[in-house]
Amino acid sequence: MKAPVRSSDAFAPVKISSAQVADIVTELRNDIVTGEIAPGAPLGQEALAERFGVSRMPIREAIRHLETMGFVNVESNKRTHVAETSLNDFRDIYDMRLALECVAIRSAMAHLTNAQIEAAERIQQDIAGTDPLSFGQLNHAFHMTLYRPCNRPRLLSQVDILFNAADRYLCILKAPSGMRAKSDAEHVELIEACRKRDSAAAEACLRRHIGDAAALFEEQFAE
Amino acid sequence: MKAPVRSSDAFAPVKISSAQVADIVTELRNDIVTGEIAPGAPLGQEALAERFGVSRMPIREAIRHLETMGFVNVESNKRTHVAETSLNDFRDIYDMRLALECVAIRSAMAHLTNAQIEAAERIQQDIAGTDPLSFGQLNHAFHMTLYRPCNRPRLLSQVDILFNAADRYLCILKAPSGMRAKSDAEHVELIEACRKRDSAAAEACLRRHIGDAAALFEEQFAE
DNA sequence: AAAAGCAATTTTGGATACAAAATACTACTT
DNA sequence: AAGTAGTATTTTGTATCCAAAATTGCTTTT
Repeated sequence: MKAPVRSSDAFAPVKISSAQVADIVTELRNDIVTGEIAPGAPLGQEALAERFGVSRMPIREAIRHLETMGFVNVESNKRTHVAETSLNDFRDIYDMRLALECVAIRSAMAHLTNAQIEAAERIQQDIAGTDPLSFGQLNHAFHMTLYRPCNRPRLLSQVDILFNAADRYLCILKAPSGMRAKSDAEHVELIEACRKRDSAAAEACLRRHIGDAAALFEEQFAE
Repeated sequence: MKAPVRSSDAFAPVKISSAQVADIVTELRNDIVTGEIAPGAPLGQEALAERFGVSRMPIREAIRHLETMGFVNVESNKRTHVAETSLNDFRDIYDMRLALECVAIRSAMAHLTNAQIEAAERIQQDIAGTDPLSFGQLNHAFHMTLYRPCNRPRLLSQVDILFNAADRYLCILKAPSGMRAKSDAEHVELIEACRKRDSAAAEACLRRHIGDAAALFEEQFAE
């Protein structure tokens, strides 16, 4: 399948109380990431309840989850609003990604099996030929495949949240030309470092990979 | 006041829907941190509702917040349990603290005012003479005072969560003798670096401060 | 006509009630 | 006596209902 349809819990960095809530979270997340629900837009519980054909209760639960992912702002007794996008938020996300993913790859390295590296490689082969829309999803999957063996639940959960958060900006900003080629090359380089179990090389590669991507995207904010 | 009583929202790294829920979160958090509610213990909604004299609804809300803080594990349709403590979890927390707090101090440095540095200094003076119980709280406040100006909501929220998580282990493990003196000295050193607006020195100091503390505490796990 | 105060409406937080899932218990089989 | 299947109980998830807070709109005043 060329454009992978994510399972309902694919976007749930934290455990979700029910499958129904998980579906609502996924759908709202997608609407926010694509911009279908604009930044700053109010999210009325009643309206959402009608849209999904449920009571307000699962909606409230879903909104809570969206809050921990940073997609909405909740204030006591007030309407919740979709979080605004900003250069500052973008930097927040990428500063954290840089710091945490370097820890993740280093911690994972010792436990990384050949099978896992090959799995990442297969995802990268899919990335190479795919459209920009699927890129975000596959890129996310590629990185998580390499980080998952680190066996650090908190770290993985947070990195997952940050990837989700970054998706908003991948939708808003168009990738500069040549960026995809650079990214692909760095993924190959990263896999190579993993194959040699070279933590330092992998971390250095990742640092450039994320840091350069952030710098390139930041230029788009000028537009 | 020597043993500071924290306001209800002091332990809320994320916005909380109501003051009532905030109180419940705070009280449960304290019970979990001190071990009064043991790791692995089940948290029945009905029982908690009766304990706090409210319905199950605010309890569910509180549990959701405790989950994002990593204090409980929630599974669909199953009872929630207090998260277990482990060496692995401890490393998870401290690896993240090390990575994120270094980013925080560097980002904050440019915006740090003299007044804020002095505020941190005053907290440090309180730390110097206080009992081990208050140490965790004041240490938390000291660090956050220096990080807050970084203007990175996600980063600050996560660091706050990690301090809360670390508190569990400060309660479980007894600090090795001489550790407090070392910590105090490093705090003074950190303030000095901030006064000179020396990012590199501050980050280096912080790296040692957190890394050494983690190493010393890890030894306690052997016991 | 603009601003401020007040009332009506909307919207959220919490309580109660019900349905579905999980757990515990019992009785039965081997 | 140990294990298993089936039932009863407990516990969670969702819906509905009520109260409190916030937002909106209008009226009144200057």
